[in-house]
Amino acid sequence: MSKRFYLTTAIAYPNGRPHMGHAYEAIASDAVARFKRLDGYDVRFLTGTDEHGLKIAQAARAVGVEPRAYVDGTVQPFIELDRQLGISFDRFIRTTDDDHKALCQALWQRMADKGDLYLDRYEGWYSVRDEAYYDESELVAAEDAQGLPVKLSPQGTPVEWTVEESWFFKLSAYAEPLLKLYADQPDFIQPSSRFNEMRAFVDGGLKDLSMSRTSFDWGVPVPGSTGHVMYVWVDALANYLTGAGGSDGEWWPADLHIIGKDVVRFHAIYWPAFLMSANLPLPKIVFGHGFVLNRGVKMSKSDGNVVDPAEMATRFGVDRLRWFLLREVAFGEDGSYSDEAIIERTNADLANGIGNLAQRALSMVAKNLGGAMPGPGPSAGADLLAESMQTLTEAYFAAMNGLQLHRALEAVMAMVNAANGYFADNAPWKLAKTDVAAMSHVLHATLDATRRIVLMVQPVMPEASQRLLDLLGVTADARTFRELDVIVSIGLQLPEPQGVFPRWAEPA
RNA sequence: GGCAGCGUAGCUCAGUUGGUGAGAGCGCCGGAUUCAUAACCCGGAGGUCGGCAGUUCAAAUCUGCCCGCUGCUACCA
Repeated sequence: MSKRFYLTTAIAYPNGRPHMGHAYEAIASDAVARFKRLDGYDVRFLTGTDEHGLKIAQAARAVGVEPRAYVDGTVQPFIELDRQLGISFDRFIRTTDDDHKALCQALWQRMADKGDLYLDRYEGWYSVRDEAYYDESELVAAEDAQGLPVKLSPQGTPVEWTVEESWFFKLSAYAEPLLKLYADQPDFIQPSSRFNEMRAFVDGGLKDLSMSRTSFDWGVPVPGSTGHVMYVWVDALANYLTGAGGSDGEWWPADLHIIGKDVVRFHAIYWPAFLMSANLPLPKIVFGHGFVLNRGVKMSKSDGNVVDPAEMATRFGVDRLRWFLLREVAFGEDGSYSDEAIIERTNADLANGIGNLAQRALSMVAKNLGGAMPGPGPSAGADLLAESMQTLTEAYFAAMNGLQLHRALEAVMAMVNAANGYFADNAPWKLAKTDVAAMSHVLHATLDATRRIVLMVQPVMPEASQRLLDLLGVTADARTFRELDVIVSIGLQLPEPQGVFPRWAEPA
């Protein structure tokens, strides 16, 4: 029985082009997926798009096409971005997929069978122009032509108190079970700051949830209830089940849902409540990551600071971008990016750090040993280096398993520093003139440390890692974490060394 | 308004249950070196640990108040 790991990203809403937030979430999730695969897990990695809902319908109507045709077009840039970024998803799910529709209806039926769904009236402030309900708190006060106070939607459109028939879910009945879940499983919601917020929210009592709409039809039809389509979040959250192979799918429950901090409530409250209602197992962990901001400022089209992640990846390179986002931003916290920050960070870590370490040792092997991989032997500080590598490797695994991605990379950089220090202390370039055997021992130890470092960096920089491992003589079948202690064959002819991480020089 | 959290070197941040002289990375300065991608290695510069007042033999670490910031939530309307 092999170890299994099922993780998901949130599904993106394709009513525009993908932005940096999508890239960030995809990259972080991909790093986790790749880490688990290298660690011997059988991994299922799901990502995709959330294609139903009013906004999509409106956007489609605005350009005069059917919703399905509209999303068939807008989904493409999301898939292309994932491909460009090297996202190793096993399935790109679209909520318009046939199996998903069937799954949603089956899930709905299970909740109905449980007696948790009932028909009632939904009342609220409705904007005809927006075709949307707004919460009281979202309304803004204004004055009409006569100077009388009126309420407007956040978009400034008129709203009126409206009553509509709707299916409701007995969310209120799940406050206690949810609190028990939180108490029993404190790491269900991460980071912990989000956990506290959700517990406080549930602690304050839960209202039943409107689960269907009759004002538009771009959604999954409610079984046996003509005119009703499911509330988009039912449809959206259920994608995780569809991607698992269905309600009884072999991959359910999910081990990890990676989502943005803005949708934590849906995943930490509604979703487990739905699943409890349907008598299905709950996901293990919901992780709400932060936002990456352009120079610390939220992107907006009006400010003209919207950055196209595809363009960014093309300019800097996928691996450089991936490294920056996962190393610089504390996973779970908000972060900031800029050209300067990306260049500085990657020059320091990749060019000066990992790349230079590999290059300085490899070039000595090429020049002094004819490119033949040297074998181990005694050298000053070798034990200390080995000890550091061991300790830091443990720190790396602990951090990765704890979703502290930035901490894991911090540990990796500490390994680079340790290896560079060891190398400098032993000055193999001097030994080359006095004691070639001693020199080769130093080169072996350095290259082996580099090999370990690159193995651990694979989840973050899959492409560059492969090239580096090629240069280090690590065969394709010796690149998982099980081979962490397997040294390269002594005497193996290494390829001509070449820089993998060139230093970024800003064009004048 | 309530709840929670934050405010530590130029920048990003670590700092278990209060106790050796307050730390890391980046940036900066100096030294050393030349294998390497002007990279690496060593050393240094030093910040009232947001402010004030307390508790204590002793507080960045506890208490109260104040200032600033963030998240969640509520309400006035």
